Amino acid sequence: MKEEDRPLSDVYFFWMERAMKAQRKAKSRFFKNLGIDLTPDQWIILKRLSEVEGQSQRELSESTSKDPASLTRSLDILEKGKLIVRQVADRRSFTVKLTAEGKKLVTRIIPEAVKYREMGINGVSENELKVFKKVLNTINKNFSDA
Amino acid sequence: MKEEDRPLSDVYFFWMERAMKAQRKAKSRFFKNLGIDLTPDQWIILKRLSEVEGQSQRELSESTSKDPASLTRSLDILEKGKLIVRQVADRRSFTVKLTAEGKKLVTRIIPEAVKYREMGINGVSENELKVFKKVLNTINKNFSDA
DNA sequence: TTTTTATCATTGATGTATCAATAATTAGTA
DNA sequence: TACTAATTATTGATACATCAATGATAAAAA
Repeated sequence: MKEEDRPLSDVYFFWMERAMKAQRKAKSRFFKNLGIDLTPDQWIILKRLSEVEGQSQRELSESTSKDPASLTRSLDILEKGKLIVRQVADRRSFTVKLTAEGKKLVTRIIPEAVKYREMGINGVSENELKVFKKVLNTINKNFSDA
Repeated sequence: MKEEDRPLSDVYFFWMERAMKAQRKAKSRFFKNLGIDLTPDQWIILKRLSEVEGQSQRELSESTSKDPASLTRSLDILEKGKLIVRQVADRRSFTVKLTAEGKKLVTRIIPEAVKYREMGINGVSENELKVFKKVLNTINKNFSDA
């Protein structure tokens, strides 16, 4: 890779930005069409909670790549919607769990989410996906160390 | 690709999400370290304006993949900072241009941005980058058509 | 055990994303 | 030409991202 200036349209950041936006937008519509009042970010949180029950907010923040501040606000919304609960762990931290209602919702969404995910990578080969993952991980590491 | 549920950590959305966040965070710090009061999103706009002088907000919105509403607000900030100007085109649209100060800033940033961009893909081969781009474009198209 | 340090969650401030609605104006049609 | 339809930019509402600062508490060190 030679170092030179490139137009926006030639820069990998921008390809990522564009794909992410298309993805998020489609996912929003997708939930709306299902009649589910949930944002893509809220879904990430619920999904993670369904994988590991009972995490502290800090753990949840790390495993979802969400800032603690953001997470606090999203959890407020989900708690108001009775999809999650915060249980006191020690006197400065909480354990977050799905409610029965939250679990039911996740169960309902998962098969749809799977179809949706497949749709996104339609036309991408197994090997390309592998390279894709590798590059994303490299980028992530390069910038995390920075 | 078989259709099955996967943990968050195994899903390509999430890899993208994580890499994007690391990238944006690093870029923020990068501007801060240079003593430049600019967000990554504002930089995208300035960069694009430096490539094509005099675009309507609609054109700029498309070429930067930014929602018109978002763009309006970002331009307000950039205009207040005297980095861009809005010139009346017809009676409902504007032509957006960099000011002299804006141009100077872009010129100053570009070489740094190039280095920074290279840093992000350090360790990624030319071919991997090509696959990366292809996959991102596929994802983008799959979701845009949705 | 007392003091210092680190951690956890929250809040405030600012910027961006998205959707919906609006005002003004231009373009297309009857 | 008069009318309808489409376009442009804006604003409002809600949610998320990020940084900085805070209060409370737990953990580590003296």
